[in-house]
Amino acid sequence: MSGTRYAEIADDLTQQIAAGRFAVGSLLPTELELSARYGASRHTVRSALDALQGLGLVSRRKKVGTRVEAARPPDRFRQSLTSVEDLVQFGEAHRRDVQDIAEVVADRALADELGCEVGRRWLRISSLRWGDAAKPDPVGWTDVYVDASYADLGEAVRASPGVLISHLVEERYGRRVAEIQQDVQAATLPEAVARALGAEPGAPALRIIRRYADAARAVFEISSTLHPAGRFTLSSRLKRQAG
Amino acid sequence: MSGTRYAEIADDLTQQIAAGRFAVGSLLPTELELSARYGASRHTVRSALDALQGLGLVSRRKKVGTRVEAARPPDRFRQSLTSVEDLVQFGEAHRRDVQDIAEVVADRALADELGCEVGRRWLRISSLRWGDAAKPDPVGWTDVYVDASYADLGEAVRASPGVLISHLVEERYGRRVAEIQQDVQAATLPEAVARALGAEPGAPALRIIRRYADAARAVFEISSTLHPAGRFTLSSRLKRQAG
DNA sequence: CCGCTTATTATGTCCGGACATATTGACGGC
DNA sequence: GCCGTCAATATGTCCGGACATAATAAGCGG
Repeated sequence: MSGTRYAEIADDLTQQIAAGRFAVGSLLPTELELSARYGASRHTVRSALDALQGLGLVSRRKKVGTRVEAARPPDRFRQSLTSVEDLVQFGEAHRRDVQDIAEVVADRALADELGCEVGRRWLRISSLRWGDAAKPDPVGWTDVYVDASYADLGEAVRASPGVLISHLVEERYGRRVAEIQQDVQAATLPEAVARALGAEPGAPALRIIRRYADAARAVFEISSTLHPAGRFTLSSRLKRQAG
Repeated sequence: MSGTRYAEIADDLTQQIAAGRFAVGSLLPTELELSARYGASRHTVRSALDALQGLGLVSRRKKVGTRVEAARPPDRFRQSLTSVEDLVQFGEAHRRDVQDIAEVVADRALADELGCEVGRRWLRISSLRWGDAAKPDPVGWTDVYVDASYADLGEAVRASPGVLISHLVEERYGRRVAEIQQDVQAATLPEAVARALGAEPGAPALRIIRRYADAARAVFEISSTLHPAGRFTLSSRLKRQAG
């Protein structure tokens, strides 16, 4: 049970919505009504509704009121498209061909890209990823960054081209992936990567950054993958959560 | 730029932090000092700091103060999409600015892009999408294709810039989204789109194709969005599904 | 100098008020 | 019945005040 009034009100409303007390698509009582009902100031009610809005449960418009948009908070566990297990299958289907293993220190640009502190030390493992054997060109280039103290990981990675690096980290260092934050952006291919991929320097590419975190939310691996345009599609399926 | 005091203060602080006026790791002036400095109430200053905290620029602790954690926001238009409901909020946050409404017949190229039959008739609604009003450039360009028989949808779309088109389709024609198939690829900006976006023709872009299907899996809407590099990040979170 | 206690400080919670803004509904006129 | 105008309504912005809480700094004693 939360200690603040607004969190208690938010929890109560969340439970009532989940229980169907307020149907999806319907309006909640107004702020003033909730204020009277809970014996709290309008300010406190607004803080509670801010929280519900942040959870995606409600939307709010002037004069209209606060509308229920979902019966439950988005269930992050329910991404039907891409999950950790999907990534395992991707790893098995796209063979890794290690090109370089080096210890690097994050300068400003790398820190920006990875979302880490300048000066952070990483072991970087650079690989080509191959897709269909019938295709002459690799599907992408991946730089994986793990803690510099995992210095002996390199040989294991070379020896297991079909196994996710995070899986190897788990086996050797006991860090288990609980969650991966994935960011997708448009980018261009740097010259060295383009050359390795048989593509033009500066050509358009999909950049996928993935941060691998354990159950304590500590990030222990970051990967940055570039797929040249035309060689890869990231597919996913979004489902409606409430009836 | 922005119409509200707290957004102006937040923008000003964001710029000062980015300019190095407050170093990463250092403390901002206290809420009371900022209140005096900007001639605003502490409440308004707190709203501004809430926004900075939401951007990941600052952290705040009692007695300690407000500490700068990053010099620049992560890509501002980071979008977390795991469900249809997330798309609803995206639609509300990114105003649509309709540029063109036309009836089109899919030639080979369009059929390939949309995954439909050559010759299929569509009503195409072309729009700019805007993010933060403080930014001079739109975040992306969207072409939405709906059945050509929905000819009167156009005016409703123009009149409701914050509402998803699929929601308008549901209201008017009773087709309800059950699932969205999303494909993400690297692409380049065609000349006309680049011009409208204030970008270079041929510049790298993220292309997101979404197919909106009802409960019977019938696709009733397809959208194709282009986001120029540097203006948008598509985020998602992958969870482990099994124990 | 070090450790402990207490006062001070900066953010967090919560109250209340007033006005602005967007939207809907009611009403009147044609 | 339809359209236009205006009033009412519900959220959004912003002011101010008071007290709570967490954390640091200051002061004192050994």
